[in-house]
Amino acid sequence: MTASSTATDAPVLVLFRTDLRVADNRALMAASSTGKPVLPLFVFDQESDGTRPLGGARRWWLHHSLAVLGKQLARLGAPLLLSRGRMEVVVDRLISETGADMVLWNRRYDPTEIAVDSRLKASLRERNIRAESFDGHLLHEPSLLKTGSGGSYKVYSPFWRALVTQGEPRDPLDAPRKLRGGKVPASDELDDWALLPTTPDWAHGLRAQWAPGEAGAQDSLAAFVSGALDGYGQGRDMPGVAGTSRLSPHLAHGEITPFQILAALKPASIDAPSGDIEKFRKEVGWREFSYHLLFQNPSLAQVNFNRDFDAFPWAGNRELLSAWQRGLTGYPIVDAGMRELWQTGWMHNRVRMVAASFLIKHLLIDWREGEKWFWDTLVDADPASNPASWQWVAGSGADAAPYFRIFNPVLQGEKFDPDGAYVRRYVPELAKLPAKYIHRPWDAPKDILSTAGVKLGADYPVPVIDHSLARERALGAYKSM
DNA sequence: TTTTGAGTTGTTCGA
DNA sequence: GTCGAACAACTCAAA
Repeated sequence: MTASSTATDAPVLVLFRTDLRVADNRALMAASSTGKPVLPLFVFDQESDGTRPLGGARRWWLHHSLAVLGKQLARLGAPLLLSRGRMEVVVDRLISETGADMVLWNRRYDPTEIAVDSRLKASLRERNIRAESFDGHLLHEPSLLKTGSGGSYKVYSPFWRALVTQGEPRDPLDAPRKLRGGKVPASDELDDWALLPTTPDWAHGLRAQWAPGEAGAQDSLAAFVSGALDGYGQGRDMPGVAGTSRLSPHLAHGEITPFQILAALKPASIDAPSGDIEKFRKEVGWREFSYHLLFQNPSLAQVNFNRDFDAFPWAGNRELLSAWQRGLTGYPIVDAGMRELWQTGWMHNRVRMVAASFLIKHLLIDWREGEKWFWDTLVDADPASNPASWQWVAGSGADAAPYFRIFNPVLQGEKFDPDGAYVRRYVPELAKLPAKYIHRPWDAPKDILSTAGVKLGADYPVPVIDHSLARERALGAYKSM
């Protein structure tokens, strides 16, 4: 503590991490209501033990979201401090530089992050510095929601019923009107963190699609509630149309909370059919379920939830993995998905399932390879949803897809992208093919191919593996376990 | 303790 | 073209 600070004038530190917002921010609100000077601090911690470095797409998002948050906080009267390093080290340094006697934050739920924050809280309290944490990232506390016999849930439906039975989620908080700033110590420069890609700059597709930051999140929510929510039950499966909320990257960065989302879905205030609303609420519930699973299984991204799968005979072919990553498998719906991911940092959920199933079941490549690729390329890469979903597709996860559910990439394409709009957008070399052949160009007669300007094997690959063969091989592999 | 009902998202085959 | 059954048991959660 500096000699000049008194108890009443000592500032309160508010830690920002995965909660890049000022509204429905309980830690910020609590800090504001103390009447003390508020020092918002973003800690970029890639060093604490067990931390998984942020992927490239999320680094890009983080840069822009921090720029937005910095402006918002400056406008409210308390500029955002940026500091990089181990959480405890950074916080200790700021306490000694500012004389802060209180540290507040919103809880994180990755087990590694829980451990970091628990140690921080204990060490602060030991030194008589007030330390409090708040909810916001999740509707439920994974440590508190239990089955009747005291265990954790492993099946989604009873989990969701239990969550609903907890009662209505709390109302979201407004943003503070004004913050009392304090003396501001030196901050890092955002640009010095080099979060943006330079050589090459691959982010132009991301810039065209996304508006990182709290305002962008609220705009997406409002557009969804007054638009695609009506018909969501059907529209959510059609990658060629804008039928989903596209809130995932905003949620992953805490630019919006599930409390805000559910409040916007109150049936009284909107016209959409209750079935569509319930369907979307349950999707929010899947995110909660994933965190529930991660809390019980800290190694969810590394270890099979069902250990029987440790014996699965993966093939692990680097060339095929690379073809999948680059969107060159020869299956248009898979390739469109993988290219959407590469170009925009996001992939439609229906196509995620098809592309993931293809990697795992057609190519017999370990789901962890896919999980890693998604972690690096998704702007919504989430420590819970990403591994939980990959394990779900693999069949090793909780409440997982049965082994015989092997997506047929042609049928999936024809069913959910019937006119081929999605494939045409992301696989332009096939854009001129008629809908009848857009999902299986290898069946197209020669004259149709040449009219469409497609030479298979030259402009677009022939399938890297035959579907029926792959299916039989996968069924055999699963039976062999 | 035992029982019971249920369990996100599909495909293929044969009638 | 359409429809129902088979694909396989197993584990979970609650009564």
